[in-house]
Amino acid sequence: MMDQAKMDPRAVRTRKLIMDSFITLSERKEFKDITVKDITMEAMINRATFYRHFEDIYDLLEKALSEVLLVNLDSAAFTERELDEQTFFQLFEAVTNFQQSISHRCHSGYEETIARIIRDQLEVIFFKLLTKKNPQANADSLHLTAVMLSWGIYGASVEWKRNGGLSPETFIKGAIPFIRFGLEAE
Amino acid sequence: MMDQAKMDPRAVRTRKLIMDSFITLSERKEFKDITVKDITMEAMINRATFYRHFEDIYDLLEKALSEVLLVNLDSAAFTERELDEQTFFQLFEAVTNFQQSISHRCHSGYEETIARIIRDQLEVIFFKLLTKKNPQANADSLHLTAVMLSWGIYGASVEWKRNGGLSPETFIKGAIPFIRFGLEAE
DNA sequence: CCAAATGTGTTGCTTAAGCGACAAAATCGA
DNA sequence: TCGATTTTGTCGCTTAAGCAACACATTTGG
Repeated sequence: MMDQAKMDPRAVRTRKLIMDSFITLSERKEFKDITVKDITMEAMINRATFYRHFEDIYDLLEKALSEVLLVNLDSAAFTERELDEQTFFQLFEAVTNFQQSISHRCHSGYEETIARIIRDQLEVIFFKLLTKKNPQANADSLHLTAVMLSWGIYGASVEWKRNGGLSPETFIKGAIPFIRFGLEAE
Repeated sequence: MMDQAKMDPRAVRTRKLIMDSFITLSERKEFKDITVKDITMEAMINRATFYRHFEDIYDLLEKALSEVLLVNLDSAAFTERELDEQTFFQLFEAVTNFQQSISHRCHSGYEETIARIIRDQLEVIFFKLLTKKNPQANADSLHLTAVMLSWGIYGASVEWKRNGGLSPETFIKGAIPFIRFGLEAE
């Protein structure tokens, strides 16, 4: 991201303080019990400052989780790749890793928010890869494809969580040929 | 210290950033090679901000070392005690610990600064303890006594560094009776 | 049930920190 | 040695963060 490029260093610092404090707190107690005051006290910043950076705690939840997911997904690295079998493997693995990492902290009741975050990030990546693969194709149809792929991958991760045992690799392996066949055909 | 009481939290934060960065840097390179820029970059603050907190790097050296020494001396704890044998032991040990801890980082050429810092801190502690022991005594003479004791303890630590082997306890043990005898006599 | 306590989001004003530019000093390298 | 960097310390101006107070929900526990 060129997010923090040309951002005021104070803002960068404060934002990080808030994010980190939130992550720390969410290891101790679950989301619904965390107040803005808790966060600002942990971060040792003023409560008013919190609202300069985030709409409210839900906004923070969203952005904090996005950031964590972003690290797992390492979007930049993925968009350098091709839309091949390897990439599917690793995207799926990144998602399951992420789900694992936040399943410790208790965000019960916010599954839908989390799901949307995951899908949003996946969608961006898929769209970039699709555009690279089919530069001349219609953007809207690529977008729609990306949306469907992101929902698909996410759905697979839900299914994976339900079936305890399998490793992410072996689990997703079954579906990949089908997906790719569809992709190749287009 | 009531230092950071009623201080602006931003200033507290920034001050700590600078101090920590300086400590970090002084583990990597020696004092004379550390520039203000190095510190402010490490601390990710603006160079101008440095000068809001410190006169110059020498001022920082002084205050940073004072702080480190303060932790070793734990002034508050010592001033709760009596001016007895135990206290002399432990003050001497604190000083030698401090000398050890900064001997890794290379502050060559600043021994005199460091020495003064140590003596200043010792002097404050001795003065408090002396005042507690002799509440009715003349303040000036207590001050002078504190000065002499602080120089004495520091001198002893220099001597101790020269003679490699002995433990601080056994080393100082020889002198304590004499010091105490003088104190008791007064 | 309702009062007291706690949490939310916003505001106007104050202040610490960021920025760029500057002259002057120190350091370096050829 | 001398010119070129680099470092130092300072300046005026801009902006992010602190603060206290506010009205308005929400808990909470007696």
